[in-house]
Amino acid sequence: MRLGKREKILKAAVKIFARDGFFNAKVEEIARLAGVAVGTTYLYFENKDDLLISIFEEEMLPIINNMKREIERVPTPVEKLKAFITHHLEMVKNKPDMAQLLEVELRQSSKFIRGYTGTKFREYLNLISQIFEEGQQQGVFRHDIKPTILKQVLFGALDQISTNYTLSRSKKIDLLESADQISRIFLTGISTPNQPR
Amino acid sequence: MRLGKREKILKAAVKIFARDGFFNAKVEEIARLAGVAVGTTYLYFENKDDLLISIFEEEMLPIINNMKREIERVPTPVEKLKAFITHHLEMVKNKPDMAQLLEVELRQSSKFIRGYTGTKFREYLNLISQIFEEGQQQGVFRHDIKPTILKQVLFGALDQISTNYTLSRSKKIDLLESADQISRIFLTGISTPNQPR
Amino acid sequence: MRLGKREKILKAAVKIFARDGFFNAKVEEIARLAGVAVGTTYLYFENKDDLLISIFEEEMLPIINNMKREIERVPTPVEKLKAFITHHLEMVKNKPDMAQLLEVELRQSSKFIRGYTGTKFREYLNLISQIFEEGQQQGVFRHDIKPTILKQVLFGALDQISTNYTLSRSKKIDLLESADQISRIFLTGISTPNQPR
Amino acid sequence: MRLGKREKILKAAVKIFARDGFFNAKVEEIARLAGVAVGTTYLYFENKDDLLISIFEEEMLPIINNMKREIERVPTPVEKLKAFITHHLEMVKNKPDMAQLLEVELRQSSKFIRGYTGTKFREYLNLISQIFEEGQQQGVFRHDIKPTILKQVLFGALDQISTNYTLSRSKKIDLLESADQISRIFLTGISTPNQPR
DNA sequence: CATGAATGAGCCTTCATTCAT
DNA sequence: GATGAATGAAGGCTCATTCAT
Repeated sequence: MRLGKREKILKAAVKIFARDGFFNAKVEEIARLAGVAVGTTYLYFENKDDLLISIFEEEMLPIINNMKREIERVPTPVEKLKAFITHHLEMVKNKPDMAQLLEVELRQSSKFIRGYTGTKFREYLNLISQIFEEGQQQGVFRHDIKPTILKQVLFGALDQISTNYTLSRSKKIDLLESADQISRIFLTGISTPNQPR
Repeated sequence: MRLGKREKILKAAVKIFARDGFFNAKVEEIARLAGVAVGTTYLYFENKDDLLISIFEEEMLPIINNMKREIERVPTPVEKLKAFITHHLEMVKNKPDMAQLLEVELRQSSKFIRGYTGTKFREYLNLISQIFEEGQQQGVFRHDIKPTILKQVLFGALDQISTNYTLSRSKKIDLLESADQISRIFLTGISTPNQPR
Repeated sequence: MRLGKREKILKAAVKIFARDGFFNAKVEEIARLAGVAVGTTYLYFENKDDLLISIFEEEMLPIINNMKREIERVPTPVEKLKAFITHHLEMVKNKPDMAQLLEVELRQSSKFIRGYTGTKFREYLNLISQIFEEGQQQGVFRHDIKPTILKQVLFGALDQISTNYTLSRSKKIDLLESADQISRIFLTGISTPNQPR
Repeated sequence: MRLGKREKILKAAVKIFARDGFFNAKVEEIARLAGVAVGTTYLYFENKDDLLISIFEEEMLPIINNMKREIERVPTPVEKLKAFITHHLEMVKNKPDMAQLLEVELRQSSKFIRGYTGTKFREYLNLISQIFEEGQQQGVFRHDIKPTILKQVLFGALDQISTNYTLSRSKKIDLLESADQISRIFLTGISTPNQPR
């Protein structure tokens, strides 16, 4: 894995932020893990805040793109939603550091880091509402549920399952089973009656 | 409102932690808001961590008790679940400081504050699974959904809606409508087919 | 000498700033010399800049008052001006640290420390122009010299002599002789012709 | 203006040092303004200190030579002294950056930059004492004033006027008038009685 | 010669915690 | 119990200087 300095620092920051939390994380340690000097960090990022925000914005990109690809693999809104749920939790399993950052720190940051708006995160959330709206237009999803609420509700559900998984040291929780259960609840919950599932 | 010093400090801490976040919050400011000297804080609490944990443990008590009361007001599991959802979001509206603390800081703390286990929070979550199990036993809720997963999923949904509300400055989001939508999704999603709702 | 903490820090700062210069001076060392912890410095002063400005403003007060007293000791403008010159250089001799600060750092600060205007310093300078104006009114000093220029010129002369003295390690320069010479030059230079001196 | 790299760096340093002060000035910014890479600066100068000292030593040369030329234009010591005063202040007006450096930073440096002796500066000062001694020998200047003191006193006077001018943003101060006033004071002050002026 | 990315020592400042009163 | 002045460890960030290219 041949990475540029910037990329190495970003990866290191993900690890350290996830392990220690943003406020406990030391820039020096991020630099050490990245194999660069402290000062180098400041060549690529304005400050510690910028480092976190950059993670959110830049690491979200491949995540969003991957998710889009997964969704487009399957034709129907129902399958797309299942795919979203499954793929989200797979990602949590495969990239636990990044997942934890998104779960824990994104919330902090939205509120406490000056001027952070979380554009990419909203884009991710909107994938859900887009699928849902498509399903509503096709008549497979209920019209008495608002897409903006549904996206929050489904994401929140996934996120809580993720948090619980991430915080458990044993990692014995079966995320695939959780994905299946969430799919069942939501697809039943949001589908129009008499839809074959 | 005649409060003891300890209680005054606790209340002040809730406000400051919610406003500034745990790490940005200054003990001195909590003391000032509580109308006591900094040193006094350390007479009642071991340290800053202890202050946060005490909030979680002690402030959760009335919340849990209130919730229990609300749930017991209504007879059926379906109504109990609706009550849970509605009451939770009402609380968010009425105690936004406490709500925010639970949303944002509880996550941090679970991981970063040494030796915190979040007993009371688990107790709160279990209220959901208890209702759900009761419903399963009565045959109104599906048996292919695990209570331990359902409780996470529903709480996560509520929590995300709350977070979104708390972070929005305008507070124009209608939490009652959200409660209604969540109820619809979940009750349809978890009920056994052909149940009258 | 029983001093409050604030006063002790101020005195220590004068010494360290004079010895090392503002930029080379370390707050930690000032604190050490003052016999307090670093943090204590920040209880009494906003920051390093404030420390320097406070010196200028507060230490100038007794200096100005002493000077006023010296001036009022003697009746005529000629004698007052002599007194100013002599007393200024005596002060340089007795308080070399403070003198150096005023010579070297005041110039820096006027330009580089945000929002510093040097009120007290201007007040000091004005003592000269006041004496001079008094002499002009009495007809003993020439009217073709502007007081605002004279005050700069005389102060500059004294200051350069002081700087030279302060920078010389041996301190073999006779400041009293210098005072005498300066008096001669200036009193001849600014007096109206045919004045007995 | 076709300049070698070294010269370009030196000119840039004068500007930046004057604008920001020695300690606030960044080598990188000097290099940028000079249009070279940071590293290049270190090919021509040992370090930041050396840069400042080189300015003093090398930029003083043409200044001294110019001044000598101006002085030699006129025959008598009295006129020479007037010429010195006028030309010095003209220079301040025409080269404000260099003037400021000499005023403010030279003082700092004399004390805080290891091993700096200010040879060229002393040479400049000595121009004054030489004129004065010449006048003494010709009987036009008083013998009870020491040349070494007079040079300090006159330079100090000029320097304070300069500083005041340099620090004033408006630059509305009339330096020519100041030159005239200084000449009047000093020539009267140092001349032997009954000299025609 | 020239470059400029990389280095890392160093310093100001903050703030949780203590303790003499 | 209550106070709040004092403490000092700790960390983010800067910038003069180096060196591989």
